[in-house]
Amino acid sequence: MAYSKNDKVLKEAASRLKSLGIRPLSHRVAVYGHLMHVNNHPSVEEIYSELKQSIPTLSKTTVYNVLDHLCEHHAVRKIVIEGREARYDAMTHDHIHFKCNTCNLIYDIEQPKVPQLNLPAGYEVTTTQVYIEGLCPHCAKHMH
Amino acid sequence: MAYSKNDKVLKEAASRLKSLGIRPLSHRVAVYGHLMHVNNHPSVEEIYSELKQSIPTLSKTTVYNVLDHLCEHHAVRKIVIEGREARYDAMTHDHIHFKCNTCNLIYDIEQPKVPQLNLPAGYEVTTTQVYIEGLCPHCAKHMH
DNA sequence: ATATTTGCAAATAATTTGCAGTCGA
DNA sequence: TCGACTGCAAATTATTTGCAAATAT
Repeated sequence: MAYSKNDKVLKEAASRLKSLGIRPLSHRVAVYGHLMHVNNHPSVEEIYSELKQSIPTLSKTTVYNVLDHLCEHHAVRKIVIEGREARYDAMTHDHIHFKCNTCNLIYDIEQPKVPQLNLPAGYEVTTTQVYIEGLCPHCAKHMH
Repeated sequence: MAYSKNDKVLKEAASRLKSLGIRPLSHRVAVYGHLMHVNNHPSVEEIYSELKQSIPTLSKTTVYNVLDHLCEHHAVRKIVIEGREARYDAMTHDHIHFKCNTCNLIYDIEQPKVPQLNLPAGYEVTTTQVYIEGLCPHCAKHMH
């Protein structure tokens, strides 16, 4: 999971950051590239200990700083549905989050799409998040 | 906001707890009654300092214990969309949460209803939460 | 040159835990 | 009586802050 400097992922990450108007500093590129690359929803701790291996000087404060910055500029999304620690998601597109109450994994659901809801007059919607809890197919199967 | 022992709210709370199979101990009734009564989404701290006035022996640990218990038995819902502190909601019915990014208030939206989503085969849904961010009518008006 | 970013250590804040005493059936 | 509940104090955990050094343009 350690990337070489020339990794495609990092180049792609840098270029996306640029197009979002975010200066592609090395730590930002590393964090953002990591989020783009993994499919789970890592916590600060997970991001930190993963990247620490390839960037030994990295501090956790910097991970917090970078994530805050990326959040403010809408490059990543913070999801804090439950539990104590925030999780982060490279916001490539809207999708539903599903948490299995048995295995505790969080799944990304691409279909159906996050619905467009008609709020009462006057409300202006920026983002819509849908969070579903239940039983995932794998755990449901094991119930029998 | 301090209730007398014979308050309707407390009787109603006790009876709802019973029907949910939860023993209506006094602290539970107090916390649950409070959540049913207020329309905002109080944090542990807010619940604690509010109830402390009428129940001077109350400890914050107990508020945590009671809320955990009520959550497990689906009498209340924990919402931790962002920020560090969890907020709690008496789960009388499903509704959408809307957070205004300007005034930071969280609104309950009753209409439209939380949609029923058809997940891929095998997923079993227990609860669906919808969280929308944007601009509330009041703040939108002040933008001009 | 100047504003931004980094990273350590310390501070803060929310929550959890250990445990002894109390309460309810 | 027995298991569930309470509440204090201490521990833990995630996050924030202060500040000095390093970096980017």
